[in-house]
Amino acid sequence: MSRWREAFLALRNGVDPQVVLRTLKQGFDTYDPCDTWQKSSESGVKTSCDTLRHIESSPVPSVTSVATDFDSKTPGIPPSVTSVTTVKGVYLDFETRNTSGCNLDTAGAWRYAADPRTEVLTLTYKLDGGAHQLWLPSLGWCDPLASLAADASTSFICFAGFELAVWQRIMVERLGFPSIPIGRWIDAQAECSYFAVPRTLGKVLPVIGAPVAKDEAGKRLVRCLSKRDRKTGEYPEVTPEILDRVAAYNQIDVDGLIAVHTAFGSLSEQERRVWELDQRINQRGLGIDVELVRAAKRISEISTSALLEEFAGLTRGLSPYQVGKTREWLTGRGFTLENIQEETVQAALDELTLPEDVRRVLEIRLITASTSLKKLDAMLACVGPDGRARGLLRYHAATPGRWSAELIQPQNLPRPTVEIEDSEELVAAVKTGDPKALRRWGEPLEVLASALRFAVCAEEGSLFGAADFSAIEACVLLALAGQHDKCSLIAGGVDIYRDMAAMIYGLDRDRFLAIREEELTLEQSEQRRIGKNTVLGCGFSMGGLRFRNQYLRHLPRQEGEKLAAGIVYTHYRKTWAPKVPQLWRDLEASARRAMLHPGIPIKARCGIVYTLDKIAGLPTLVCRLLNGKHIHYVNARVDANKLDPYGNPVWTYWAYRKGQWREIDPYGGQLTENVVQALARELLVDRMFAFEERGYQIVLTVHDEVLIEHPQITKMVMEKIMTERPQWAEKIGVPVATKAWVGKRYRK
DNA sequence: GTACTCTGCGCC
DNA sequence: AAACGGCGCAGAGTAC
Repeated sequence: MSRWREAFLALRNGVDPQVVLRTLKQGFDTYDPCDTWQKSSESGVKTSCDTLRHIESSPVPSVTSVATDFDSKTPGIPPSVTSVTTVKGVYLDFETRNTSGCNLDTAGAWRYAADPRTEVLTLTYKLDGGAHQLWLPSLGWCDPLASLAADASTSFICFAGFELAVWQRIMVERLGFPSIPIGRWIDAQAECSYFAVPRTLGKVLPVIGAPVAKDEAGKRLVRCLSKRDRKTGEYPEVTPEILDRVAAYNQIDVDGLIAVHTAFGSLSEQERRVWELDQRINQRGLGIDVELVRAAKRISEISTSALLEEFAGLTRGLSPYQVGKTREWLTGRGFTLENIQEETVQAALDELTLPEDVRRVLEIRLITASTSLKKLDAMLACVGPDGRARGLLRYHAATPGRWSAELIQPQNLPRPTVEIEDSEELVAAVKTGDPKALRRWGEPLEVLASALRFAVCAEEGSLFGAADFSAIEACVLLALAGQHDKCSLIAGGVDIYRDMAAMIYGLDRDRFLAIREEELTLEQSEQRRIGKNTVLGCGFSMGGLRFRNQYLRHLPRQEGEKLAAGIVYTHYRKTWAPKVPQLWRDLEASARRAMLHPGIPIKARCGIVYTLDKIAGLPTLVCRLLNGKHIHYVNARVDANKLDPYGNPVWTYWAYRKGQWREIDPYGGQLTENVVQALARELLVDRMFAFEERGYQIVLTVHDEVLIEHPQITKMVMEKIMTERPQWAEKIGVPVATKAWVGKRYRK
């Protein structure tokens, strides 16, 4: 029996609620008093809730939908028992608050919903064609809600994964409502992601021209309820008036949700499967070694505070994070740096003769610049009572369909920069909590960052299996472009980076290829590095200037520019992969033709099809991939007044970039990159299904890498499953090579 | 106070 | 004939 169920029964049997709550909290305290929360609740004390009084009296925005039924005693529509083929939809949205400082933004929906001090304020739900229904926690377990949840033919439609978490952790585990399997949930936010429109309700509604707008005042009110009053230090009391206002806000959110789902409709069958997989992964969670994280945090704090103090002493009170002011200080000491990026600072340390204080300031900036160790706080904030962090992945967050990640953001854990022979030895050293224990590996903060991945840990009795595709984007690109000679090289196990380098530097190709990896001279390694950058970087129409800036900064400017121009324009485009520029033109011309002929599918030579369609009333260029998957370019319009330098009509679309909904000018290289990235994602998704079907549970995906957790996984099984490829990839000849490892802790 | 932009950094 | 990659996060600074 779960702790919640126990508490629920205790309450029903008349046990003092305070006692029950204390018991529950104790259960949590044993695993995690959550030091980070203490901080956030303290800052909550300082937060003003003065606005509360404003908001209470602020008018409720007009509601467009007419039907309103807030009388919970009115019987709802009885659940369908006659037909399972009639699928009903229930739209629903929770408003909640937390009174312990647990922050939804940092804890994530799953940790937040599991917190004993998270409470439901209101739940508004609405059946297709029916009236809004209000459920309040005071009603407890009740019909028709419970019957709807139990009814296999009823879908629950929500916005984002939040409702799934609250339903499971609170409605099911605390109140005894029936659990709703993933297959019966529909997430309108996933639809937004798939169709590449903004992912927040407030932002997407105006984009689709919905007659509903987000109730911003209501949103602020609900947020206020989770913050302590600045003066009294107490959480606000939820008065009947406030509850009414929250319910009104809640209802408007449901209307917004309906507008979004009605506009976009459901995901395709194919993507629906991917979303369900996404939810399984997110609910499963990723194991975190909390003991390791705690110890690492201690070391990090000791080491960092000493460095910050030293820095402040040298600079009259500055912090190394104050970029502008640190640069000013450096200028004052006679050293003007164009920026204080790692590379610039490192170069200054290497090349200039510096006074001791300037040198030390730059050194400290280098050590403290990485914010990777903030992930320790992120881990503690979102890890659940069972030591697993949930809700880390965001389905289809990038236009081509890749996942992104949040909270811990496990997709950008630093790669180790110090040499680690035995991970368990290092883990043990970190667990001492003493910076000195790390000295044998290097600078403590650098060692910690290098050990960060080890905090991701398989559960007792289980192992991680990981596998990734080697240079998958280059492989897909070359295959799609029909550059078969290079695909054959890859398939034959040739190091194409060296093949490329041999061409650039005019080396004896066969002899260069024959050298064993560990016998490459420094110069030869450098040549291979440039070859690698060329193969991976030039595929999407990068120009010579950018190539020089990105990869050849260490050379004198003129020499670098000359070499870059030769590499990009002559070696790569003309000789090594001449079919690739043809692919850019192919896709760009096809997309443009589709834009000029609405509704007519235009097939590029590579088999990709573009069609200008209407989605949610918005002109959308739909790109159909080789397996039927779509990429969407929303608000796609031809700009009648403009021609590009070659006399072609120009078109634009809109996308969410850098936190803003903005106009984008597409070009061939970018369209190619989207298609290639999307196809690489399809290859990975295909393998993810293969792992799951064979009973290997996926816990993380990182673009070209998959991590599974299983008691008996082996490297051989990982490689065997990972190497298979779908028919379409077989057909165009995508070479697939994979590397795998098995172990207790996550690593690179 | 909140929202946004900028710089910087990490991964692919 | 061909250019600007993506993602999230932290912290500082600015505007409202």
